[in-house]
Amino acid sequence: MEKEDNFGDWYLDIVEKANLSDKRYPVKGMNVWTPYGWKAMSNIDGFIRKELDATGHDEVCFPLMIPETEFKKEKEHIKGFDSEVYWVTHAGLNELDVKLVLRPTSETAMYPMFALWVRSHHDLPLKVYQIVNTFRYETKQTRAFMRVREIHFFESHTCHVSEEDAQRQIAEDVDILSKIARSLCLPYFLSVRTDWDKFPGAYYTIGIDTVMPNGRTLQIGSIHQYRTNFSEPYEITYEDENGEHKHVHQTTYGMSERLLGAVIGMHSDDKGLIMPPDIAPFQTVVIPIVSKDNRQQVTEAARALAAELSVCGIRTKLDDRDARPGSKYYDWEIKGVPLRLEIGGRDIENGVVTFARRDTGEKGTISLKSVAPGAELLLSMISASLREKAEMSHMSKMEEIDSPDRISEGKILKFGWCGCEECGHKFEDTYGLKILGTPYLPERYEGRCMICGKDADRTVLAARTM
RNA sequence: GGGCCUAUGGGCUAGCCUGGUAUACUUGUGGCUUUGGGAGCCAUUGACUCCGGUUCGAAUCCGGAUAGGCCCA
Repeated sequence: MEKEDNFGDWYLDIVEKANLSDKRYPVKGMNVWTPYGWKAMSNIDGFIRKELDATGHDEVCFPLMIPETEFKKEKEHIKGFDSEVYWVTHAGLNELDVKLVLRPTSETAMYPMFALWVRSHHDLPLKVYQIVNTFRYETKQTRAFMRVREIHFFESHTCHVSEEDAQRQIAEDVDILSKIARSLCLPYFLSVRTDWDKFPGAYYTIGIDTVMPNGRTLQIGSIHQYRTNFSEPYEITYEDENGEHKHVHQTTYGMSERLLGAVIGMHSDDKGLIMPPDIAPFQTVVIPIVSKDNRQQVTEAARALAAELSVCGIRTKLDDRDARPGSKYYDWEIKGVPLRLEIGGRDIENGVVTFARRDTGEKGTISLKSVAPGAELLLSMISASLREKAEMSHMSKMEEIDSPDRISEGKILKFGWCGCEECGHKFEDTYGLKILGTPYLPERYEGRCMICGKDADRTVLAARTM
């Protein structure tokens, strides 16, 4: 299966061959995380935890089920999610008086509790997050990690004394994103979603999108400014220094297993996955090359090598199966292990190990004496090279245009827009592209709306989406 | 929401029209041999989605259920 020709089929093919997820579970859109896939996801979660803990967020875990009465408190929110939630209507043989919804996201689970937790300005800011599964009844075609009905999801929720403080939180979120994306070697861009496309209940939404090699964008996360839209119906108030009671200002930040889908789609090739070293379940695989005469010597050397790498903090797999080396090479190439180390009689004689890079195929040797630093260096070179390659692919897909005649397939387009909803819908319907929003960092623009020709003071981004 | 299609070992698949012993490859298991890019030989486990109907006899024909896929709104 070839990535260039048929991205969709290629993606499904390598996800299956690398055994990241088992889609044979008999509920559509609910796949089983296999050990290998779950390790990769857990490593991504690890980066999220690290960055959030470092910025003063506390991890929590709220119940999965939300009573209908709480779920329906914020009107826009319920309108946005009504058609895609799962309901629990029975418990045992009894019909429930108050139906329960499986969280599609946790605002309505958390905010009644926030109302109890927050009393004084001393309690603010409140910054919590959780990494849990959420449920959305997707009607479009499902696809492992990219569109599923049970979603492995990260969400942070914050409460602040003022809109300014909430804005500072959003700036912090953007900064956290840049660090996580660096580990994943994943380029992205931010746009402020249009009013008709923002999160139900939000004051505004920042979409985080990345571009797949087929030129379609994939939303990998979002950041929302709620102002007091939720704190009003949920009555989350605090008493300020002057004894006045005020509503808190809130933000949320969410990302999901799509991060893994994006990483796979971005870096992998026709031979299989290429895991960025930071999230690879195994960063190196050690393959002993034994022969009849030196079996014991080589096996011991391989074991010692793997142990040394592990001690030095490199996630290492020793593949000592009784199989031919070539077949092991193919196996680990499919699974995307970034660095392969071979050790055989020849290497031992020369005091080296032979390495092969998964990303470039380059082969060489490292001295056995400094094998851990040597492997570290190669891993960081692999990260840098993946990052650079992805960045270039990303850049090459950005295009600024001034007329619909210039629309080309597989590009992220930027053009002048008057800002009205009518023009937005007209554009989407005519060209089958989605308006992603205005660039997050405001740009000075003086020109005309590409759709209606009126004066425009902003640009907008549009693309085909996955 | 409307329509179309599919369901056979772990995976992929032949057989279905024209009813009678279910095919190949792959994987798995055991053994011998082998190991610097998918080794070979021998032995072996393993399947007709479910319920009902027609029939002497159903993977095959008919009806329904379930699950999955595709197209249109």
